[in-house]
Parts: sequence; C-alpha cells; structure tokens
Amino acid sequence: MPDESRHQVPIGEPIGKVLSAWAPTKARTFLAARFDNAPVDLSFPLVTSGSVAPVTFEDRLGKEILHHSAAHLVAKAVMEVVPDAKPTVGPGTEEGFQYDFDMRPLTPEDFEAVQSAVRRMVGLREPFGRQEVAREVALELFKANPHKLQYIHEAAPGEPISVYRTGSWVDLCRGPHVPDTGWLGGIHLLGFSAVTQGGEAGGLTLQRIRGVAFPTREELAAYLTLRKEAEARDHRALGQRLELFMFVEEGPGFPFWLPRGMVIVRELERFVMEHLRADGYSEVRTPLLFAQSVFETSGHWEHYRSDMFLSAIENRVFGVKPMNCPGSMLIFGSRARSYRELPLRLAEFAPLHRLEASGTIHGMTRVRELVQDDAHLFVTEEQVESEVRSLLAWIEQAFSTFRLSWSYELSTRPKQFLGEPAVWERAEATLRRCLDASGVPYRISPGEGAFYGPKIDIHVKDSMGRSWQTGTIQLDYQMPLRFRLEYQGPDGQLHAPIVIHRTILGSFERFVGILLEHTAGRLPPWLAPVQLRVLPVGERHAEAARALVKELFALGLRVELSVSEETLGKRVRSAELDRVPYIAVLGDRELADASVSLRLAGRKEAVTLPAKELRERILDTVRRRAFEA
RNA sequence: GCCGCGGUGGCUCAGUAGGUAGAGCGGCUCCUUGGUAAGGAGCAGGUCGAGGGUUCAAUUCCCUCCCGCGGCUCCA
Repeated sequence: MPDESRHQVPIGEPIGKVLSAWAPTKARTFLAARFDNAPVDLSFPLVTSGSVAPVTFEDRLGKEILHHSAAHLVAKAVMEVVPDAKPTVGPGTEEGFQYDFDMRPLTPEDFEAVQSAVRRMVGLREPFGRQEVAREVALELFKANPHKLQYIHEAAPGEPISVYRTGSWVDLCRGPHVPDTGWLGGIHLLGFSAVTQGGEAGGLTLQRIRGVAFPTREELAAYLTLRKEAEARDHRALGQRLELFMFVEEGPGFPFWLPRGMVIVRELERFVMEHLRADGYSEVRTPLLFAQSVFETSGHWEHYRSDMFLSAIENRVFGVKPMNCPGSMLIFGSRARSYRELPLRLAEFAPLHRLEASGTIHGMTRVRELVQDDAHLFVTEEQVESEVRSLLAWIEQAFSTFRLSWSYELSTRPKQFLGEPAVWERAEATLRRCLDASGVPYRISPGEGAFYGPKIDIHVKDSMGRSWQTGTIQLDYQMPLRFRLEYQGPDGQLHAPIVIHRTILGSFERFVGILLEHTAGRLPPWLAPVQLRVLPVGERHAEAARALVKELFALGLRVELSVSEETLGKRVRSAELDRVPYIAVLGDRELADASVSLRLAGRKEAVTLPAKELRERILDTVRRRAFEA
C-alpha cells in the first residue's frame, strides 16, 4: 500500500476492492490503479504480490485515463449515430480528449445526436470490460476497420493485445479505463472539425470530435463558466466593441488600427523606445521592397519565398520584406566596420508582410501585415552572452510591467544545419547558461532551431492558459557570411560578426491581442485609449467638468467629457463598457468642495477625493505604468 | 493551403416550406436635467457577401468565387 502497510488478500481479488477497503472515504475518487507502478483497471485481479496504489484525477495519469475513457464513450456514441464510421485514435489531450473517425463529414445534427447519446450512455453505467486476446482474434474482431488492423500490425510482437467491451461496442485499447460509463458524468463535447490524418497535406480527412471530462458535474460547470468568460475576452470581439482595430474583406489579414487602437500601439512603442535608448540601440528604417537578389543573398528566396508578397516592376522581381534583417545587413555592410563599433544594435519597427496561409489568419494574433519591436545586434562571439543576458533582463522587466507570466523555449540544432557543430555547441551552451541564470522556467526543443543558429522563444500564457509565442532571440552565424559582413578586429584581421535577431513583445498586433484577452480589455491606465471620462451630473455642472477635462488634457492625459442627454446611470454604464479606467462624476456635492467622485472601472464603489488628488493619482499611475490595484 | 460550418441594417440575432425582410442595442430628433451598469417617444438605416444558373419570380434552390468561424499544418 502507498502507506507502506502490507495486506494479505485472496488470490484474484480486484485491486479496486483492496484499495477501497484501505481508504473507504476516498474510494469514490479512485479512477484506476497502479500495480507495481503499471497502470491497471480497478478490476485488475491480484494474483501475485506487489505494490498497489490508487490513481485519481489529481494525477496526470488519472486525468489521462478519465479523458481516454471519455473518448471511448464518444466513439461508442458515434458508432450508434453513424454505424459505418471507422474509429481511428482517441487520445487524451492537454485540455481534454479527442477522437478521430474515418467517416463522412459530420453535420451539426450528427453532433447533437452524439451528444445526447453520450448523455444517455453515462446514465446506463455500462462497465468498460477489459479482455486480452490473441492477435488472430483481434484481427478478426476489427476486420471492418483498416485503421485498427494497422495498429494491431504495428503492435510489438510480444505485447498483449487488449480490447475493451462497453455494452455491444468493442474497441482496441491498451487501457486502463474507469470502471464504467457512470464515471463520466462530467463529460462535455466541445465541437467537431475535419482534420488531416498525420497532419500532412493530401492525407486522409478524418472527422474529429473534441471534448473535456471531469470527475464531477460541478468541476465541469466550473470549467464551462471559465470558458464562457474566456470567450467574452476574445480580442476580436473586444477590438470591434472598443473600436481598436478592424479588417475589411479586401484586405484579409491586413489590420487597420483605428484611432483608439493606435493609441495603444504608440504607447507600447514609446515604452520599448525608452528602453532601446537606455540600452544603446540606434533606430533605422530600411525599404519595404527589395529586388529578388537581396533575398537570394539573405536566403529568403530559397527558404521563405512562398510566404512573400512579390511584384514585378520594370522587368525585375521585387519582394515585400517579410523580415527586417536584410535591410540591417546592408547597413552594416555599407562601409568598413571596426570592432570598436560592436555591439552594433540596429532597431527597426517597419511593417512586414508575410503571406500566411489563408486558413491560419486569426484576428490580430495571426496577420499578414505586422510590425515587430525588432532589432539586429551585430556582435562578436564573446559578446553574445552579455547581450543575451541583457535581453533576458529586459524581457523580465517588460513582461512584469504587463503582469504577464512567460516561459522560454530553447531550440537547438536541427538535422539540416549550416556551420560547424562545435560553434553550435558553444552557442547552445551559452544560451543555456543565460537561461539558467534568469531563473525563469524553460524547456528545450531539440532540433527545432533555425538552420542558421539556435534560438530562445518567449511564450506567454493568457488567462485561459493558452500559450502564445511572442518574442524570440535567434543567433545567426550564416546571414553575416552570406552578406559578406566583416569588421576589423584588434588583431588587424577581418572577422564576420554574429547577428542576434531579436524581438521582445513580438509583433504589436499579436501582443495587443494577447494583452486584450489577458485583461478582458481592462488595460492599465497608461495604455488605455481613454484614461478618464468626466461625467457632470446635470447641465449646471457641465462647465466645471469642461474645466477639469481641459486641465487634465493639458497634462497629457487622454480624457473625455460625457455630456450626452442620457441619465447618469446610462453614462456610467457606457464608460464601464468602454473600459475607461477612471470615471469621474461631478455634481453639486463635488462642486461645493472642489472634489471629484471617482469610480474605478470594474468596481462598484466610488470614492470622493479632492480634484488635486485625483490628478496626482492618475498621473502617478500612468507614469509608473502601473495597474490600478 | 487542407477539411467542415457559416455570411440578413453599424453591432447581436430572428425570419422567409421561392412572392424583394423584422427585433433589440447603437445612431439622429424631441421630451426628460439626471447621483454611479440601460428614463421615454419618434425617425432614419438593408440591392439578405459577390457573380452566374434554374424559375413567371431567388435573400431562400444549384454552381463558382470572396470573406469569416472551428480545427489541421505553420508561426511573431
């Protein structure tokens, strides 16, 4: 037993029975068990001695088992709705589960029918019965389903082939499973879609049903509430509602920043620019278009052409730049360079165009035109480490300002790479050292680096736990060679610089999208398009309100007057919906003693404070780039 | 790009078993002069995504295209 106690039980006693006897109060949470650490069903009969332990939803394994059982239940339901569907695989996922079927396209009606079948089957409490069968028996059992036959053929020769029986439905499965379908009361189907088998173009089209499952209906309800809140935070809806940005049919993936959205972009740029100045960067602007030959030199022509916008002008082909690097390379190479100039840090915030696949563009988080807080650092090998450390420090400062938590991913040498393995190893070791020193968690993605060098990607999780890549730090040993870049070192010899391609926020488009979802549109005051809205109670207070607005505007604040003929309640509501962080009300009471009634967006209560304090509070919060509370 | 599903006033949506459309919010006008999330009335606003086909007649049925949504793949 987990508590080191030893028990003697009759031969063939199910492990579940032994565990419930051992911990009767917790027995309801036991989904499966471990016998000598191997996952087994609760019905697993004990015939030899060994260690036993329960598996609950709190364990990673327990989640997986519940999810997996839920997937099987869905398969059973699908078979009832569309009898000639051929189930393929139904794994658990990070969030829940999915099951892919080789079948005709699902319709919304099918999906409804599957949902109600699932609900009914939960009520039946049918057991998941395990059975180990000979390979020949399995082949016979699944002869109508070529996918399952393939899995049987792929199974290792010694491996036992197990099937699970649920009512009349039999599925090939390693298990284990929860004891019966009654354990799946917290199941919920999220949706269906078509996917390509193996993820490769031209593969077989499968129908995927996705869902989530929890041990109890209460946990499911909590999840659904959270999910509903997340949907209300969708940056596409917020962007429209708050008039931050828009798209038109004629420009798929090309964002329009509307006046209010542009305020956010400019404030973010200012935030980044202040840092660049402090850290010794220079800013440049290079052309948006280059002749084909530049991209041939940079390698884009070979590796990225299909993602570029091209245009033929005067019998030459020009490409719209998808990245800023070629321009910076040309600047570095425009004259002889000395080691005394390094590190040379060139920042460029130019519009980039990338012909992203049409099916992938998504609001602001995936667009075809974007601007990054981009820079290229020309450094010596000895300077790489201090530059990367400085970048990691800046990332910490930046993301903390936005109250975003982040993690790093280190991508190492891919199969196809250029350069010397020894150089790669030194570079990877340097990056790892920097990451270790940062104290921020990171994971390593072996073989995921670019062909020209290893990289660190920055991932930010939004409030729903979805992960997004924002910034990146990429070491590049190749592009300087391709552009024949050199500097003269203290030894009098010419050397190729190393280039660090880096962005911190990534693209302003994606970053604003993430920030909106993270804050539900309640941006910190320094970023809010309108920081303060002044609401005079009645007409006779309008003049004083106007004076307050004028005063705060002169101090550089973004402030509006709300003097419509609507009731005060209506105007407060509008200000709340517009996500204005400070809502100031002026009436008789306030005019009497030069005070203001201040309501913070998202809170119910208002506080009354002297006008002078209001001004200082707002200015201070904005200057510190702080959140209100 | 691939698969599936959609596209009706500015927004969110209803509707038409083929006979050219409605609501709420928003906008405008008027009344109301308000005390912290919706005061009242009236008015304006739509070639029902685009093109083609079938039909006496198409927003509705069929085809093609465009755009969007959910996934796949890819990535800032």
